[in-house]
This record gives sequence, structure tokens and C-alpha cells, in this order.
Amino acid sequence: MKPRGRRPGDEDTRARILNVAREQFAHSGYERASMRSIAGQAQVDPALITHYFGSKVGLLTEALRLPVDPAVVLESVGHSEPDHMGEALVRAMVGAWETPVVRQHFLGMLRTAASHEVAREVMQQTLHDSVQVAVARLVDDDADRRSALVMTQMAGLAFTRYFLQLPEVVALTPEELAASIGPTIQRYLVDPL
Amino acid sequence: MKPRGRRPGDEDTRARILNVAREQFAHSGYERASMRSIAGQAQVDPALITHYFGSKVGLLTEALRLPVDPAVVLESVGHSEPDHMGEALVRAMVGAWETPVVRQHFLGMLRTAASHEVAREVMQQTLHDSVQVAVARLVDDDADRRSALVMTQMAGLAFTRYFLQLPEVVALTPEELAASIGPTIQRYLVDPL
DNA sequence: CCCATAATTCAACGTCTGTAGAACATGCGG
DNA sequence: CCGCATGTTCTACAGACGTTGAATTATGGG
Repeated sequence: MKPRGRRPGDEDTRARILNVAREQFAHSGYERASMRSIAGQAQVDPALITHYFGSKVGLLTEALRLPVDPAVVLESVGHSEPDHMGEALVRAMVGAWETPVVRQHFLGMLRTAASHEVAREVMQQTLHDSVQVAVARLVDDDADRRSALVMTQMAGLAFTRYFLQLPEVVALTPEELAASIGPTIQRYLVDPL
Repeated sequence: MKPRGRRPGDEDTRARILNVAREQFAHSGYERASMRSIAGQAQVDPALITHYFGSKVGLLTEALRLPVDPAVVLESVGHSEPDHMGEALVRAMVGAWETPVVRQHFLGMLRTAASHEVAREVMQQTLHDSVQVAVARLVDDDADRRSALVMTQMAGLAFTRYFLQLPEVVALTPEELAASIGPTIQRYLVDPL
């Protein structure tokens, strides 16, 4: 089919492979996103993936690297009025999730974590690094317990809205979500336990 | 290896296969729980699975049938004092999830749903049939919206505690969960929106 | 006791999987 | 303009996958 050797020009094939991989991991999970299918969509030979990423797991770990810095996403929360921090946090996270890149990353973690222990640990760590760390900075006592509660609520929102796509949850606008769920987060952050 | 034909005695092989399938789907997801591996653990020839369940998808759909009636689990919630319904609901659902059978069913749905559209729809329907229906009976206005909110919180609790196993969430006792998350549910059920 | 039926295994199929090694082409520094 | 490093494809392997059809053995009803 294609001529064999090196291509003229220098468009970044490696990045293209990585994008396709992210797409397919997010859409089909680890096993169904086969090297051949990824290579096919990226119009590339499967062996090239091994060449760049070493193995399929190598490709996965690189695909699962955070596309945004959680500290940046949650920056605004620290500057908000103390009794609307919950609302601000929901607004910031939903805002991020609504962008294709972040949503895809979330779905990629979830779908691959379902069958791959390594991915599950990445997801655990990611949640810790974003929510736990952020909450710890906003709060002055019982940080672990408070962030645990916040994580249950926020993870559940993402899970039902973007993965399960429950119609009743999908139907809500970001503003409605901030208004309804914000107070829950607020309570988890500041109320006595 | 084994002799060929029908076995003497009448122990229910079909049920044994189904149990192993549930176990493996919950532990490894759809693709890694191969017919051969399920058959192996059930000490049976792979072809026997096809004979009983038609195909792998047939096995999956049978494995995903609800092991408990959600109406029974949530029965007590209806009889509780109106201002402690939230707490009662959390207590009832966590109580169920802590049993091996229900926990396994939850993980089975989740892990197979990650790569199998059919399973995702089953999970969606299951959540609807348990939470949505129950909430609709407890509440007198905005049932859809209220149950949407309840589902985000409860799904998130199950997800972080039993699937992700976030240490901070695992550390909490069922009683602590009821005390901390109960009020959230209560608010979703009765507060003005 | 015979025969239909159900339970079970065997052997094989075609396809897909991840990976490895060799071949080939291009670009770049000397 | 030569040579080396890099990019890219080809071919192949060894194994796993789901499914099928036939063979074998036990059970239960007449």
C-alpha cells in the first residue's frame, strides 16, 4: 500500500496517534481500543505505536496524563466569597467537564479503569490531586473527611452526567447544577460534622 | 481429560457457571472475563456456556439481572419520620451495598458498562428503577429534578467507595455516612429548589 | 428395557490480539 | 555526498478469542 520509509514533511504523527488513542480509550475502553484499530484511524502501521510508546500500556499511561492543571481550574474558587465557595467549586468543575478535552479525559480514565488496575490508580490519584488538595486549602479542620464527602458528590455528578448520561441529570444546565449542588458542597466544607 | 457425556448426580452446573460469570465480570470487566476463563474456573467446557446461554452477551444479560428487589431494600425509608428520610435512604442503600451479592452486582454493572453499551443501558435503567421510582413516591413536586440530584450523590458514594476505593471514603463507617450524607439527601428531597 | 432428551466434552474454524525483527526511505550533520 | 539517526511499513509469530457441529454419556418416561 503505502510507501515504506520516512515521510516527507514533518507533521507530528506521534501526536496524531496519541489523540486517536485518547479518543478510542474514552469511547471503547482499554481492550476494544486495539492497537490495530488505533493505528487504522491514525492511518499508520501498528508497529509505529510500539516504536513510539513501547507497548500498549505505555500508550495508555501517556494518554492518561492530565490535559489541564487542576490548580488552574480551581483557582477561582479560592478567590470567591467564603459562603459561596461550594457554588464556585461546582461551577468551576462543571465548566471544565463541559469542554471536550476534559470530558474525554474523564471518560478515558473511567473506561480504562474498569478493566485495568493501573488506570484505576491513576484515576484515584487524579481525584486526590485535584479535589483533596484543593479542599485542604479551603478548609481548616477535618480536611480528609470533608474532601471525602466532596469527592462523593462531585464524582457522582460526573459519573451520572457524562458516563451514564441519566436523562434527568443531563437535562440540568450548569447553572442549575451550581445552584442545587453548590449548597451541598458548601455544607461539606464548612458545617460542623 | 474428563469423561465426555452427562454427569451422574444433579448439582446445578448452570448456576455455578452463572456465579463464576458474575464474579469475573465484576472483577475484570466484559472482555477479560473470557468464556475460557469462566469455564475454567467453573470446571466446565466453554461450549457448555454457549449451550446454556446462547452467546456471551446472553450470559452477560443473565448475569446482570438484579439480585435483590430495590423496593424491598428501600421499603423502610417510606416508614421513617419525614425529616429523617434522607438518613434512612443512605442507611438502607449502604446497608445493601455492604453485602457481597449487591456489591458484586454493582461492580459487574459498572465494569461491563464501561465497554458494553447494553450494560450501560441496564445500569441506567436499574438506577432509574430503584432511586427514581422510590424518590417519586416520597416527594410531591419536581420528582425528576429531585431524584436526579439524589442519584448524583448516591451513585458517587458507591462509585468512590466500592469501585475507586478512595481511602478517605472507605475509611468512613456506614453510620458516619448516614450522618454526613443523609442531610444532603434530605435537602434534595424536601428543600425548595 | 428402550428411546428420546438433556448434559457434557472434543476438535476445529476463522479471526483478532500485542509484539518483534527486518527492510526501506528520508532528512541532516559532517 | 556519504553515513547515521529517525520515521515508517512489512511480515510473521504464537496465543487467545467466541462459536460451531459432532460425539459421548447419563437420566427419566413409557
